[in-house]
Amino acid sequence: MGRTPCCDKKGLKKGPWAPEEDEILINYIKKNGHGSWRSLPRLAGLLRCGKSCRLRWTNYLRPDIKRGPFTVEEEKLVIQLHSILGNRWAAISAQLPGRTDNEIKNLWNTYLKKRLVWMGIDPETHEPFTSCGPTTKAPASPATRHMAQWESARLEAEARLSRESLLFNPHPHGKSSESDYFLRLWNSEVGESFRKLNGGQKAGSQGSPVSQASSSTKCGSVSAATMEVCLKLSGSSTQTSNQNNDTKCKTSKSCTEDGIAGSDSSSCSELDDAPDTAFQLLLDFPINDDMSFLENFDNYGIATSSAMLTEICPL
DNA sequence: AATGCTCCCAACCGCTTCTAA
DNA sequence: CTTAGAAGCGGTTGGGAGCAT
Repeated sequence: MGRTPCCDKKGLKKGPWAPEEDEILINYIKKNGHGSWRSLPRLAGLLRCGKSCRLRWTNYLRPDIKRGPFTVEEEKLVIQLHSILGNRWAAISAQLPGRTDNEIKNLWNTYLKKRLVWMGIDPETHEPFTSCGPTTKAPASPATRHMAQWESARLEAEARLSRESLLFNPHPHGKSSESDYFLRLWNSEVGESFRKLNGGQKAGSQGSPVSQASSSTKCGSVSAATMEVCLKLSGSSTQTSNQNNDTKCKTSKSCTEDGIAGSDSSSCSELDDAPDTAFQLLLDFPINDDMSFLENFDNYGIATSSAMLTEICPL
């Protein structure tokens, strides 16, 4: 099989794209679609490899890309999704319309990760650092036990929904991300009906994408409850009642207004008083074994969820 | 003004996954 | 079933901008 020598050809340009190149690429794709990326540069008259063209298009030139700083809501969502999906940036970006995986990856590596560390939370596990070090974990935390519950529920859901799953369009390239699939499934009417079907059961045993993640890559500690809240949020444009919600906060340098501290920001003294536990609550909501609190959120109303999220995570 | 340092982000690299023959 | 080609993905890097000294 081996790697194809896509960019090894001599005479192909590398490095930053010139505006003229962008224009050529945009015009070509507008006219013809990208078709085969490999043949695109030749057909469009670009001295680039197909891979480079694809990257440039998907990460920068695509018209539906939302430029500009991430909102607080988006940042929250990234953190939540990362706790579930790990470094699966494509799956995460699928939940943030207009954001690319590269952008989210950069945000995580340059800002969010540091912020979590700063708050005493291990960005890998999304659990608080312990005195024994960041990697020390309790052998069987409540969260872990919940994961097992979710996993069994997921298997049940998979069997139940296997037929309905065909309703979803396969991934363009057939490379359907499993997690993405579950996220979509969970957000769909199918997921809705599944939740209703299991309404009589303990909320904690409902199928959730979180369990899928646990089975695939890493076992995040985020609860299904918070996942649910965030997924609902992601599906709406509901604004939370954060006082400075409009404040765009991308880099640590611009985060002083709403009290979000950055890695190199020493001016966020307000956050010194901010309860880290509140943030932790967001990341690991069901601390006890009983998830019956979920039942309080009939239909998981957006307003309720937003209020709840704001309350537990006043970022 | 010059220099060094840090941060950000666009782009690249190489591996994995999927499809079609 | 096997294999080659193509695309997607995540990790990493390098250069530029901004800030501090």
